[in-house]
Amino acid sequence: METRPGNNFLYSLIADDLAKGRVQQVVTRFPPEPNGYLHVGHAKSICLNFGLAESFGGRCNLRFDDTNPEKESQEFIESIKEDVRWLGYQWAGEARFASSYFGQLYEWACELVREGAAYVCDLDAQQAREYRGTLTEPGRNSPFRDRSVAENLDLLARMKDGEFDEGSRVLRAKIDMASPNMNLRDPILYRIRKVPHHQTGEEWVIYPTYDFAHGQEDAIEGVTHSICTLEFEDHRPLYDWLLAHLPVPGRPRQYEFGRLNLNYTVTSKRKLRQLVDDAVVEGWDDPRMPTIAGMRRRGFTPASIRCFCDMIGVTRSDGVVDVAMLEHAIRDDLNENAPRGMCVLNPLRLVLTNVPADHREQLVAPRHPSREELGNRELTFTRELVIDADDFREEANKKYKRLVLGKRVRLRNAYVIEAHDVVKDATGKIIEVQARIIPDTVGEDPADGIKPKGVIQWVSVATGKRATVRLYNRLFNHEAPDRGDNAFMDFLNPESLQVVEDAWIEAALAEAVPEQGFQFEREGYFVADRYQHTPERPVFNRTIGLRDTSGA
RNA sequence: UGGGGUGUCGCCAAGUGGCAAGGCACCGGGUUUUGAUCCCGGCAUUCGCAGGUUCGAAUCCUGCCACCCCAGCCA
Repeated sequence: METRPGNNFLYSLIADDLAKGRVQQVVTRFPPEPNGYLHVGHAKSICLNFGLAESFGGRCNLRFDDTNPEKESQEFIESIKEDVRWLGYQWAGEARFASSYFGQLYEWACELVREGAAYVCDLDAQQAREYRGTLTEPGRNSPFRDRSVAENLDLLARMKDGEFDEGSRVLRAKIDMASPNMNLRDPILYRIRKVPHHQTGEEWVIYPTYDFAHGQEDAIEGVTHSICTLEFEDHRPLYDWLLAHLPVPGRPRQYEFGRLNLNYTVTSKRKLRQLVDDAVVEGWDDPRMPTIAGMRRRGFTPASIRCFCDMIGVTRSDGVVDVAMLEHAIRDDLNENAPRGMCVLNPLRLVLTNVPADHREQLVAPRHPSREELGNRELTFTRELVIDADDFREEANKKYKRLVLGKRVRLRNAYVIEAHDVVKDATGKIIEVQARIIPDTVGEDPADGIKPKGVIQWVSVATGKRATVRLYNRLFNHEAPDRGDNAFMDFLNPESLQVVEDAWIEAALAEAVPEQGFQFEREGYFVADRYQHTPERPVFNRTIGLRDTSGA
């Protein structure tokens, strides 16, 4: 699958910067906070940032924006690195950390104080909120706004030394409490947090805010195009203000694009975390999760995710992408590349009465219907088989293209058969179908000219294997589960997972390697579970069903 | 009733004054040993609305409307 360089407004803008000589080499960065697993929305940002750097022969850094130690952890750092690599991207040099710049950031904070552009404020959170004003009313100056440079320097140093309690003091930029842009009403630059940091340990008790860190980090790394989502647009004046007031080594520019919204999906770290914490799913990498790790386990491929990101485009409008596009991307990849196999999910015994009990016939079937280079596989044909219970009816109308009593059907890659009897149990349930094979119909139509109505999959009871197959459906049955605060928990799909413990699979499928994807013909695309699949106890996850235009 | 954004087919999205790309979805028809794939065809006289400028407007101007974001010591 080809992923062409996205032709979006950022691409054009960078091309223009290069053409006009405003930048020599493009440097972007993907800056996740390690406080959760990456999700499909991050994939869009990753494809954008790494893709843009790639397109222009530049580089893209991976930088952990770890300025809030309370919510972050090493586990998330590892998962993020793994996910980015899995998607097929390589960051420039080592991964960076905002925390490795804490020393420089602190120096710059002192610099701002010396310039008279920042001050230590003793208002508590509640008071600060009152002083900030509202959207329609200007704020009021903090009573601590006019402290001397010497006093501010002293107080800031003592904040750093741990002399003050959490929440008792903050460092703020001195900008404009009457600004219509709330971000300019003397924003907080540093706050006291007496918690150990996963990278710096006990070294710091004050931590820079996102606003004080981000632009400066970009400058330190030589980032030329700092790409973020729309909600940061109001922060850009502050981003620029800080860079203008500090002796930074670079002049990055911030650009914003619309974040990804997907229907039937929740993409907020907070909500995903709740699904994990409330054990609604089995973890961040549960195949129902829209996390990169979850999609991976579900059977999505890196190529399909990149293709999807390419398909949805990058703009400044905020829309909701139909999850059908994501489904199309993975079907498209797997249809082209996944080997075929046969699996019977809801087994019904089929006895071929004109086939001897000890009959063993090796049949050859292509691994892929249109890609000969993928070779063939062997199937063993025997007297007793299983077919799907849904593929047999005692009687049916013309629309039904499967096996009907007294009628013919083709067994995929094998013979045409004709059903002549059914066996039922005491309750009237069909427990066995008896049929005859029509001789000489492997690869041939029946000599009498009576063609079968359809084609169904089968597995030999003698050589087939049993498998656990997990059938996944969307996690939410509401188009916009994200609406409202916690409403999303009310829209959980009770049928998001159905486990079939004793499905039958053709023998070769048991030998699949974990994470290998297949098309189980007439059923859908499945992947050998990354962690649990073994040849002895095969486990497959359904990635996505086949498109079904039967109208039924 | 402050500020910042966005409005082109059901959804995503090209288009930047010259006569509305493409993808997804959907609907027809063909091929088919997967009701899959593939192929062919259909799918916006109209670009949030109303005025204006122009030979000509989705593109320029004016006004209006709708929706999103901002009042964390989160990012």
